Amino acid sequence: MDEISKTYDPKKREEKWYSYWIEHGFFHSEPDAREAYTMVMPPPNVTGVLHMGHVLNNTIQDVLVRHARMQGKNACWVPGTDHASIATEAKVVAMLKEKGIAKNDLTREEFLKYAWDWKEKYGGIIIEQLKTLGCSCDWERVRFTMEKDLSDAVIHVFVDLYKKGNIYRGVRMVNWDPKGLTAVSDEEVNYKEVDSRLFYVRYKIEGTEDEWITIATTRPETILGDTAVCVHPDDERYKKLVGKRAIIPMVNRSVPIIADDYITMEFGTGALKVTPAHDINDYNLGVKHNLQIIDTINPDGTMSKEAGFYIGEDRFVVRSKIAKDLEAMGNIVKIENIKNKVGYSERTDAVIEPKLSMQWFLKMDKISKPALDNVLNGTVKLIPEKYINTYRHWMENVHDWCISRQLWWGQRIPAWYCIDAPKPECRETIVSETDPGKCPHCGSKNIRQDEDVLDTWFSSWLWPISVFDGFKSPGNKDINYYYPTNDLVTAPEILFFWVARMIIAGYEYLDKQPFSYVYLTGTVRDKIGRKMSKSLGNSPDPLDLIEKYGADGVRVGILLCSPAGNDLTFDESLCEQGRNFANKLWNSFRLITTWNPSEIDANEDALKTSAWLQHKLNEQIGIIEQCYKEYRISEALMTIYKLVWDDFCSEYLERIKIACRDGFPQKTYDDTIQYLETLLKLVHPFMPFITEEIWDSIKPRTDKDRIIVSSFPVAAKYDAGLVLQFEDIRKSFVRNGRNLHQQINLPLKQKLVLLTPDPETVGITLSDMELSGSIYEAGNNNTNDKLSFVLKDTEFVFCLPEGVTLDKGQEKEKAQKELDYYKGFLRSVDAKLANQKFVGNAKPEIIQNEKNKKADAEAKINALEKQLENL
RNA sequence: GGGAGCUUAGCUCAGCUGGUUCAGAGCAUCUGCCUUACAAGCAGAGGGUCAUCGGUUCGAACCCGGUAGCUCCCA
Repeated sequence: MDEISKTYDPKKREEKWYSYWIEHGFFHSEPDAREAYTMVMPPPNVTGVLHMGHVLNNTIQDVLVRHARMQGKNACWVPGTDHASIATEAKVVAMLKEKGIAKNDLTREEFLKYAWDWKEKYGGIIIEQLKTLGCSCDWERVRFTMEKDLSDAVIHVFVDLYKKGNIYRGVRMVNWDPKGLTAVSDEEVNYKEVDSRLFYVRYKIEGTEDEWITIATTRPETILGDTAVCVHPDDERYKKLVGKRAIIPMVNRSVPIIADDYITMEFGTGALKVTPAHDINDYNLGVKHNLQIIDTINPDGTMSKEAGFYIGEDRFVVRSKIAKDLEAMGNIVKIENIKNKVGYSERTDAVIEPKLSMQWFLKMDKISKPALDNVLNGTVKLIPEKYINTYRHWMENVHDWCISRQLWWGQRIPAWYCIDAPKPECRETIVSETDPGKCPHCGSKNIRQDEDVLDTWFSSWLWPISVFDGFKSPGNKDINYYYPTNDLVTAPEILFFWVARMIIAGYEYLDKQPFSYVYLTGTVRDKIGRKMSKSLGNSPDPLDLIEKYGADGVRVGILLCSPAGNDLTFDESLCEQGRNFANKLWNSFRLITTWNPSEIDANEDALKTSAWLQHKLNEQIGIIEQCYKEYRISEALMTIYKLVWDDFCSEYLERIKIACRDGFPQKTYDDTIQYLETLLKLVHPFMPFITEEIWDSIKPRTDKDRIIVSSFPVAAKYDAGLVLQFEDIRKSFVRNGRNLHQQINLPLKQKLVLLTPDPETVGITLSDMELSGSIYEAGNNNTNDKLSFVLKDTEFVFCLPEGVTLDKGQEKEKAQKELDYYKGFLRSVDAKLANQKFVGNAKPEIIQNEKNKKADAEAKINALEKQLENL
């Protein structure tokens, strides 16, 4: 075998194996007789680049897929991207602006051409980056939410839901993004606490000379649209004013003073200015009290003609101006600094302007029912379960979904309006999957399609169905085989945007859940707890990390700290730990390659050590299986990590090295290779590259004999007693022996001589003796100072090498301390057993357990007392 | 304002149905080692009133209630 380097170098090997897997079609899936394991990737935005959140999310998915593939399932992981209307349109607009082109100068078609060009050029970046991470997606199945088939599905569903009466058009207060010039959904608004000024403004009571009512507002620019003043009906201060009218300053409009128990008497002055066009609560009051609605703000956030003043000026500029002007007029009573919450657009970060506009809505009450029921009854399981509460709360209070966006990049709403409308029925909206060409009522060709496009989530909620063409060709081979999918791995932030809606669509269209398990990952945060984000600049570039530590190292790094649903504090040192682990694995293999086995018999030591590892592996595989079942991925990883490092490397290999020093038996060699292969398989889902590399280096392999498709180890029966015997006796013997050396400051190379018992009689082997720094010579009756330790009920007595003496007082003290501990332990056990209430109430196993403890402690005390006597 | 969750070692977290003198892991720290696979390593060690107060119980990190702090969701 060629010289193998001392440290593992991932770079070239990762590229090599990734192309190898692709070339040999290991990631590709076609329906067959095997059980399917399916997962759809949460499609990243086409505008996105790989960040730590993607690394976490996709590593978990890859672990699950690779594990399933090794279990012999037909694993299919469908990748893809999402067209991200607002984000992409914003990018394209910005790009055009740099070229000196304004969006409004282009036709819709021209703009879309630029957008598609942009998508072709940049839209695949993130998907390519996932390859360096080792993701075993089926790249022949990559989909895009705006490609033809998927868009057709969106249009089909829209028309279908419209015909079912679930989609309607109406004027509603929406969250308007004045920068993006579109409505955004409630979920896309981020509320932030900001410093604001609360203006106290007095309005004159109509028909009086000097009687006033003072309102408090953070948004004085909306005063121009006020159409009422509202107070609480129980508020003694204002009772006499209810029913009178107040004069809005500047515009000098007379508005009613109304009473409603919606008002919080304690806030501000207890009197609220009501602006139905620009505040959702005011709007509701307006509807209830039948108030006039005056829209004073343009879509771009400037004041409209209806405002009467400051026309065309920005709302924030006007806020300061009007305050000054009101002050000059003597209407400002005072100004306070307060903190309040303001909504910002998730996409453009503009302050959201509540605005009345004509939008399309999906009725959610009925359609969402099965999606709630099937999460509550466990058909769809959320991991961790704590999210069920959040989910239920949202689903029980679900609002109708505003699905229209005032953008061009997206699926255009398939609705047409007859412009001339000579007949009354021509005013009906024409909703159709194909362009109707003319008005069905009057035959006029002068019809116009709705300008808006559909919310991106209205595409992605169909994703688990549409990627298998479940709408285009219902009942096709793929959809029948792969749907319902198994697991979905995503972030809790989009539980409602996306997960809930996919479940809704799944039940609406296939009457089945889209997936059985939803694994919700945490948010990746930096050391001081901030969410890692590009804008904060606190996120390392995953590609740099991969370059530095290898994809295997980064995968381990991110998973080491990521229990399901909990946020994780990421630190680069975790990747270092991952890299070190890869190196450890690499070196264990390197050691094995130095062995030259021959047909000799294995000695007792080698046989025993081998048997122990065999059983230990079976025990641990059982634990790992359980971790997978419960989606405790980081725990599975840690179990494997310790199994490799502590049990295989530190215990097994170290002992075998000693046991086989004088010749390497073929059997021991074969056993070792078999253990290594088992471990490599266990590690493979987490570290696909290095495991395939070592697997390949062990012996010549065919193209079918690759670890990626090897069979995942299955737990076999094991002898728990045998495992325990190793830990309690052999391991403890070594540890105690080493401790003795440390106590008397004796280097391990200087041997202690074991006098009693004969090690063979208690299962202590040659390697134990060596590792503990001791030797045994039958019949040695050396009279040097002695010292000892007790394991279970056996005292091991050693004598010191020539010229080394012992501090007996210290030894006695130590033994006495241990004895006191066990005596105390025994007392507490005895007290328990003497307690009638305990004996009466506790389960029999627990009582038996206490009795065992008692026996163990008594044996130990006996041995310790003997030890003290000898001293 | 309404709801959910969290608080265990310096850090990140386990601790599932209360039952070993039960407080655990990894990392970090400290001490000693270049021992022929690995210093990206080996061998050891220290470190915690389980946020806090009270209750239930033979027995509480675990169950119940109050308090404080943090996080998230909804409005």
